Amino acid sequence: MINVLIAEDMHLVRGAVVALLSTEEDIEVVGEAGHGDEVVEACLRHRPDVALIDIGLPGTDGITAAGRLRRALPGCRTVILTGLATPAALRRALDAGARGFVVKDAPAGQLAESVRRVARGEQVIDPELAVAALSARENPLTRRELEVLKVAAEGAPVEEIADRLYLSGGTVRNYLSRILSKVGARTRVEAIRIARQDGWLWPDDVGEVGLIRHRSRV
Amino acid sequence: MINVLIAEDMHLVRGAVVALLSTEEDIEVVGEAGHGDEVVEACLRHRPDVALIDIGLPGTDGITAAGRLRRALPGCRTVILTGLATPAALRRALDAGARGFVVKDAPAGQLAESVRRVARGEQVIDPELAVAALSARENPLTRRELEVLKVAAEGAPVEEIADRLYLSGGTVRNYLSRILSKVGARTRVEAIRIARQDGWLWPDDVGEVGLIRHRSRV
DNA sequence: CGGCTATCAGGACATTTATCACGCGCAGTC
DNA sequence: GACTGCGCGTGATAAATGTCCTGATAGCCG
Repeated sequence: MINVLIAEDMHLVRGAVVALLSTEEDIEVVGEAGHGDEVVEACLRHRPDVALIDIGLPGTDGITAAGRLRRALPGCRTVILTGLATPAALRRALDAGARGFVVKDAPAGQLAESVRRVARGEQVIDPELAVAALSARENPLTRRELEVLKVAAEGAPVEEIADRLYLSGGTVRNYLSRILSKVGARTRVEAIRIARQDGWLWPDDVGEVGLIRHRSRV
Repeated sequence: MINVLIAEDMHLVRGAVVALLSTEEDIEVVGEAGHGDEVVEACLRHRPDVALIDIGLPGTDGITAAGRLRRALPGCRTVILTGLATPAALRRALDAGARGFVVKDAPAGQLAESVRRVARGEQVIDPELAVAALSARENPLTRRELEVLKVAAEGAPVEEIADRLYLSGGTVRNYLSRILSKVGARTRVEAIRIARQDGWLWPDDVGEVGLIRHRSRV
């Protein structure tokens, strides 16, 4: 029997995935988490063989959570679940020690099979994505450039970016100029679009404000 | 027995939702669709009582598909499923004739209940979302302004926007200026962010072109 | 050590954006 | 018929943005 923990923020999807895996004889869902910060704690409590972690968890994102889980509970293998599969995300997932990377667009039956294989110690990666990851260009941006772009992506004008990152306006302009030429964009918004599309820019806090996030506070 | 058709592009989620609903005694999943263009056809073939349609289908988006379905098969009731719930999306869904609007973040058990209620002829709307929709500000942008913003969101500079929409550069600049003041943004990227966040600018055709609206003149 | 890159900064300059004023035509609507 | 909102346009002006160049420090690697 393989014990599985599922970390996915959208209740409906989580419940559905639980229902899906519950139809398998050899898999049992022993725990759930709906927030990135709960993952490690939940795994320590339920001791699953495999943790299925959505990449877009609120709070600590799924990949960061996977990294922490690996350090806290090395025996627990993790599979990253993602809706939008970019080579950059795959790379980050593998770097964080994930053993599996499953795209939500994969055939439903594949999930259980992936869980089994990861539980057996194998590594499971969507072959198409693996190929794409090889031919994809690396993120050409430095850490600092990414920080600048991230703030710019929130809509801040140069001076505000400078203030928030403790830089001078000139420096920010230089960074932005370099970013544009590196990613091959003609415009700031194009640069942001490209970076997002290629998975370089983490929607860390992009939609953060998001009006309606159902949660039991109130 | 309630016959349900599920339209959701991500196979894994679709399979999971099927599994979830299959555990209900009185509900049977009679058909599936993974693309917006297949929805009407699939419903004509399987004649479900309720169609569960994801908002973000590829091809024809879920809401448009719901509208077409309503015209093609008025007896079939539709429930819109969405991950990110904005008042604007709710409004569009209701305008398209949807009878239910379920957020993927809702408790898993609620889906079956929503399906039952819609099948019974009731209308099902997340109460929190309904409240939010009342207090949310209307989209202040005109259709044309939205078109301009949509092209701008792809990263095109003013002149390209003008070319693609058959406008003069000056007009585009005026539009963008008005857009900024209407949405209360300091920057073009901020305006885009706000519009996306409030659901006014949906990624209809994010990568696609979809331009050309001929005017009577020219 | 010398070469390389990342980070940071300032200045000069061209271009693009954003704002504002003003105009015209058309479709509703009161 | 006057009023209003929308679409579309021009032109002027100010501000922000993007480019290019120079220069500094610090760390890493062969």
